[in-house]
Amino acid sequence: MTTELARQYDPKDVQPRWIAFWHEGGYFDANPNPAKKSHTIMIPLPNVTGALHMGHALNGTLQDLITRWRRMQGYEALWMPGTDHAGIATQAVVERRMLEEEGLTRHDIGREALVQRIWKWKDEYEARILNQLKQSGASCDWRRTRFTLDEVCSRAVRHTFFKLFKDGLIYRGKRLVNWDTFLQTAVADDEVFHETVKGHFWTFTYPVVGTNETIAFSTTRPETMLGDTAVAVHPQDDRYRHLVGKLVKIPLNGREIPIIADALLVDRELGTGCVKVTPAHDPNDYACGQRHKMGPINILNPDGTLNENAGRWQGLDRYEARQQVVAEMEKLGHLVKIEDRDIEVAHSDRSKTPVEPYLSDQWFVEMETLGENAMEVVRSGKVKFFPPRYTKTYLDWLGEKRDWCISRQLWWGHRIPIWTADVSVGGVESKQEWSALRESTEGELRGYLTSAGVQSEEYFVDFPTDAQIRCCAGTQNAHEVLSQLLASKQSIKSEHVDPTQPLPSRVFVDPAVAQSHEAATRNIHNLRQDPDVLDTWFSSALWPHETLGWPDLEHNPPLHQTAVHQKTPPTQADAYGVGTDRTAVGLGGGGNEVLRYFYPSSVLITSRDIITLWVARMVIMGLYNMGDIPFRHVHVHPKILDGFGQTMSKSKGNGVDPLDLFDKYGVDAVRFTITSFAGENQDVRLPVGYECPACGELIPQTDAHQKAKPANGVKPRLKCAKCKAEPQYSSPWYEPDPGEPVARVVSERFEYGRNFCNKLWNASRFAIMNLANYTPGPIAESDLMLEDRWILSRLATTGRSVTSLLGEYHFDAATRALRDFAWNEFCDWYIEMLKPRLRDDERRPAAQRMLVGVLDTLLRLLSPFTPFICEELWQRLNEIAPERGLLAPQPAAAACLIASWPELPLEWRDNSLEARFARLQEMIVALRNVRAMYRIEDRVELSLHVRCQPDVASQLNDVAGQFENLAKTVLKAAGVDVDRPGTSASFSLGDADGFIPLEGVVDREAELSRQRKEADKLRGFILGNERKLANESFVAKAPREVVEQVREALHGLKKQLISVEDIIKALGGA
RNA sequence: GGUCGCUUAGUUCAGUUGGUUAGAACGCCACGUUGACAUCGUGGAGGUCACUGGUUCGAGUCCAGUAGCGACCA
Repeated sequence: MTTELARQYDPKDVQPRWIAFWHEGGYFDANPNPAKKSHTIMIPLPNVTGALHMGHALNGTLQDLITRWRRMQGYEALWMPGTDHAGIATQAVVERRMLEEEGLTRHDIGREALVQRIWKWKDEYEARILNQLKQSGASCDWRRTRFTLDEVCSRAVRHTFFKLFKDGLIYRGKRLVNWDTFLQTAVADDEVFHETVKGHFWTFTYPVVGTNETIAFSTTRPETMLGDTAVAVHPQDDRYRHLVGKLVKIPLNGREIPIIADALLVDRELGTGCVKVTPAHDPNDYACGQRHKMGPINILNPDGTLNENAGRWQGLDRYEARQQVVAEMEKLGHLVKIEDRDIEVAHSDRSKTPVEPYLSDQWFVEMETLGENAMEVVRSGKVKFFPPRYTKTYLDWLGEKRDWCISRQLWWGHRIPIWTADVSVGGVESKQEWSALRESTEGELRGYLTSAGVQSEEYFVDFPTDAQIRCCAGTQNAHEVLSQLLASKQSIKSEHVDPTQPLPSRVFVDPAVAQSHEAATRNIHNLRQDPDVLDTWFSSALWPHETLGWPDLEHNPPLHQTAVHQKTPPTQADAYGVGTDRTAVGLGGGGNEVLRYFYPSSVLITSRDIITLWVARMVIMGLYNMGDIPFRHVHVHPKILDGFGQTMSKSKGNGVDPLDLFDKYGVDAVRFTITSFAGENQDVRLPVGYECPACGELIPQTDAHQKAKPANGVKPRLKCAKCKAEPQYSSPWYEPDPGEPVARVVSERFEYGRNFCNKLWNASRFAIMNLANYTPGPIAESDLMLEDRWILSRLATTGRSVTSLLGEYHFDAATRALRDFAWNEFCDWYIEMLKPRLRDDERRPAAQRMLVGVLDTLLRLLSPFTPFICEELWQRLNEIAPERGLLAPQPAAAACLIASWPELPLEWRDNSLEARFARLQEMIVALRNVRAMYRIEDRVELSLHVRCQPDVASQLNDVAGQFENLAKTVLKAAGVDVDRPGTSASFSLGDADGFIPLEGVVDREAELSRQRKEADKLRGFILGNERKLANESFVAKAPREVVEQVREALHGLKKQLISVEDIIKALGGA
């Protein structure tokens, strides 16, 4: 006998129990299983930079929903969890904190120490993130959790880089970066802020070679004239058309450069309509240089002084040089004018100094073929976007085929596995000599690596220049041997190297190495590993296959051994040797079944801002490494904004913490609510408020709250309208005082989900209270009452529609369908109609079986949405009704999350029965309406007389009891001959007129006005339809069935109007 | 600058292939608490579907333009 349920649903009581139960049961684990189809979702790996926010909560909820749904449908459903190292963001956050708290920069502590600190940060946040996910009920296979810098992922990254390098798809090239001359590092675009500074706008002229003409242009950075490679005019500009193709001379250094026509760079309305082009020092000019095949001239040193290309200004700081250059141009008579101007200057967020566009060497992946392949699989529909409009974003971006810059000047990330050394020795001059030197160098390096146990397939050697040899390591083994070579060289550097010795003998004379490998290293010196790391997206691009163990095709990926209790023994994880790369050998028997079984994944669920950065790159790398797409579907869900349409963030103070919401409303409530947001729309507004710490009242957040800063040492406060408390609140602008109660940010919207859960809880509570002495058994056709057939019809419709809506990722509609069914149909009508039967000994058994059967199905349908409450209720039902079902009982599944997804018979659907039921509902509503209108208390019983056709009358008599039950009304008479009793309230439906005798209660005037209003409404409808039919074009051109529909509607409306007019007459109205 | 979207009730959003005078939730108003649920029930009020044109027998829905907002890419 089960205990009675609490009067209210208490999520905090329920959640921890089922989290533990699911984990211990191993229900989230997925293993290759030939008897089932696989379903795979790869989590869009959250950054370890910070904790999860609302966007993650929505993203995770949808993935969990789909995973749980597919699991119930019988798929072997894998949801792969993991986190991303997020290079720049994580390093920046750790560096910033270190600077704030200890006053240290990364240069103070060095590379190793910084990386150590970041690992510590990562461990902390990874644990926090995974815990947040677990709290949300995420049914990930936690044994498979990956991190982009772990051994498995690192190996995939190395292997991929190596493969691309060997295939000639990776090259070294120049690229303009934001250069911080103070810290001497490149900074990412998002680490740059713009500030307006007072500057000048200089106009100069250049003389046109071979003419008396000059051409005028303006600039804010005159020193860059030293790096000009052209001046550009608009091709349609008549002022300059005759000059295009001629040369101008830069007066400062006498260099002659061409006048070119470029419609993209030049705005002829602006200034003189002519611009100088400095490809090395301006992004637009750089693009122009590329278009016109001009090599850039770099005039800057990394520290912001001018280099040898600046001629006599070499060595000057750029600002000093600027003044001198202007003075020189003025002296030469080429300065036209100087204007004062406010200029937007990009500053580095890190040093607060102006950044310079700076040309630097970077690694690129060539996108021509890779991009084309990735476009093709989307064009052909192998990969599909939901909603489809995002296809265009993807194709447009890939269509640009811009090469992918994959190097980053950071310390946190996958180090680029390239070693370079110089091979130059004095006196080598001829091509033949270089070639011979290269050959012997290569031979020696190969010999060294071979003797150290590195196979030739594990590395790749090439010569970027005559004087350099480069080696790309494809395996951990090659990586280690090269590192040792590097280390051995360094360790003996000071002791054994004599810089006066000729080069060949200067290197690698460590006795230990020298003995066996002296020859091998003779020609190689200044060996260094590339200092840069790879773009974070390079490793996340491999996520869908690296997490499954690629490139190891012989062993399943290793599992974490932390899982408490496993359903099935771990696969061959233990045989996996960390640090040993295995080359792809093709998918054969045995081998990496996990990869073979779960790849490609089924759907990627993500947000739109990374369609280009991430989605496109996963397709590229999946095709390149696996020869197959990484996922079949891409679902792009909306983004959550605050009440003012702004993206939520901690720095704006409008971010809502999912854990706060879980705490306040319960996990299921939050899940259900955010799921109801997720349709095909691209944004959802979520107005937020502060929760008064004193009374719990919600204080809506205003713009002023978001922006309020402490003034005169006084921190801003809220004012609670209810309890008059004035609490401090969560804000980016101040830290609340210690001990002060703080108003946290929440959102009232989530009451939607909370109320729903409570409703479901109480409906189940009612059911369980009424299941005493329940006996399982088939429900006979003859036992099915109108309401039973109706609820089965509605249930079948709802279930099928939820299934198809989920298949199209219409989560909002699916949520609505379930809520409407559960609340408006199951609770409001079905349970109410069942109550008399549950009190009746004879009719109770069938009613109980129906009730528990419908509830069982409903719980299964809701389980992916609100897993905790469903599991709790399922287990309660298992105690009292372990065998149940529609229409024949079966043993219930041991847990709701693995119960089968309902596939409901089409035959249950019955439109004509639903129509009959709707008429009953209308009558009940009309009766309640009359009762409300005349303020008649429930305990006063009403009588009802219905004038209608005999078939309707007979149907009404069949359900007469429900008038009593639902409207406290006795059906006194029904039939064609029913007359309107004396003083009565009335209503008129399509095929029935109802009269309710109200002796002494009826207010004639009120009733008249009510009926007149009804008549007016009907006349409006009638007029609209008559107009349509009077329109010859409509009758002639509209489809026949539409015209027929209108005729029928008109007929019905007219009949109804006649009834109403009769009533009005009877009341003495005109 | 280019691309994609959005604009419907006080608020947040639905609205399938164009077809009665447009729906839901929350909020609001009135009434209601001895048995599933006040996180509730019953009833009600509330909209010139951003604007201007066009296509059509018929437009919230299709097309063009305008305004405002958002995102991504430059």
